[in-house]
Amino acid sequence: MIEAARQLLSERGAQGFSLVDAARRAGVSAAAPYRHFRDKDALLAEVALGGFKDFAARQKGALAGHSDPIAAFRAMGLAYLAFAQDEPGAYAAMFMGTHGPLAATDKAIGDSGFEALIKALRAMIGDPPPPGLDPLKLACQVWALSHGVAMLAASGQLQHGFGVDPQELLLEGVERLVKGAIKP
Amino acid sequence: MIEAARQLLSERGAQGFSLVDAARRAGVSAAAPYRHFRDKDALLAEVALGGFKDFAARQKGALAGHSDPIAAFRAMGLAYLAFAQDEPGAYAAMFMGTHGPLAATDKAIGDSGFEALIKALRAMIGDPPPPGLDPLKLACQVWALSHGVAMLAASGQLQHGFGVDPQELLLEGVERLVKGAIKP
DNA sequence: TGTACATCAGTGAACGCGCGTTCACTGATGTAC
DNA sequence: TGTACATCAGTGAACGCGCGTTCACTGATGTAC
Repeated sequence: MIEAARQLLSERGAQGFSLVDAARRAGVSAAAPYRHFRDKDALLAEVALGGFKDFAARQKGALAGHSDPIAAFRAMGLAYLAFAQDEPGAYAAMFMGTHGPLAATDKAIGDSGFEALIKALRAMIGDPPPPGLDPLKLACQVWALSHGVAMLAASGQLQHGFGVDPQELLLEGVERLVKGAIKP
Repeated sequence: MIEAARQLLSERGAQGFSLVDAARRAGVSAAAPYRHFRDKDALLAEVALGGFKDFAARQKGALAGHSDPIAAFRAMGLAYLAFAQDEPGAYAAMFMGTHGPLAATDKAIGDSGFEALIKALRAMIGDPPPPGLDPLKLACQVWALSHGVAMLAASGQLQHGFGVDPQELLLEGVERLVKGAIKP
């Protein structure tokens, strides 16, 4: 059921999504989901929660998979992009409900992915960080760049508009962010 | 009418938007819009078109308003963020229809804003650019970072989650991107 | 100046549709004795 | 082993609703003579 919702979200985007359709996709009647979820929003929240978990796991996996800090950092960037690409449904759900405040659980799990990012960053720039370099801010910049590239790539604007490869763009961009941050 | 649509888009986001509501907001009957637009999508396209025009004008204005290349570049970054903040309705419309390919006019006007960015970049890094530095790619990175910061800021994740100021984050990030690109 | 006509933005009633949700129900599965 | 009962995922019909869109219309404005 959650899987069906994720599929539909991937195909139709956040605004084209309907409970009835998701149920149809899962091969059950429109009333069946109400056995498992209070309402439509609860289903979407569950999809988002699964997304956060999956995302955090991938980020941690990327971090743990490399002993070299730079390689680990690059792997995390690629993992971000890959997640947005592989699971656009979950990704949409995660950033959808966000008009209201995130539920506490979701936030905690989302943060755990972000903390992995900060950890990787700290390993790269040395601890303690150079004076005037706030790891949190740099991490936010990396995050924003990743998010931006993922969104522009998802709508095809980078590839079709400019013939640019998203992965390469992100890796180079992150490298430049870090280099620009530690240089004088 | 277009103004009403823009307002509603701002308040409710892309998925909460309805023609009927927009007409109500404009103080006319639900049928009235059909005098001016073929259907709902045509209205949204018109809002998006207006957004692209406004956006390009702001970018060009920011570029023209400063003789110092660096100041001009910073101003463009701020203009990007300000536009996304002031006109979330138009911004949403611009990036909404984007699942399909953009109409030719929209694309041309959107590009004109992007070209202003490249122009400012070229003035900053010198012409011809240093070897191995593709201005187009750097521009895409700046764009992606701006887009990412704008979206995260719009959903309040930067401010409420981490107490980070979006404007400062963007300016510093862009500076780092450029610095990282021209340094060895 | 006055009359006849064309234009056209807006009206309000109506339509068919898909949606989210409710309800009493069915039927399979597991448990107690 | 067999019978009685509880649990519970799923059914299908029904509801009220807001949506996008159509239609014949009205009434104000502008133009021609």
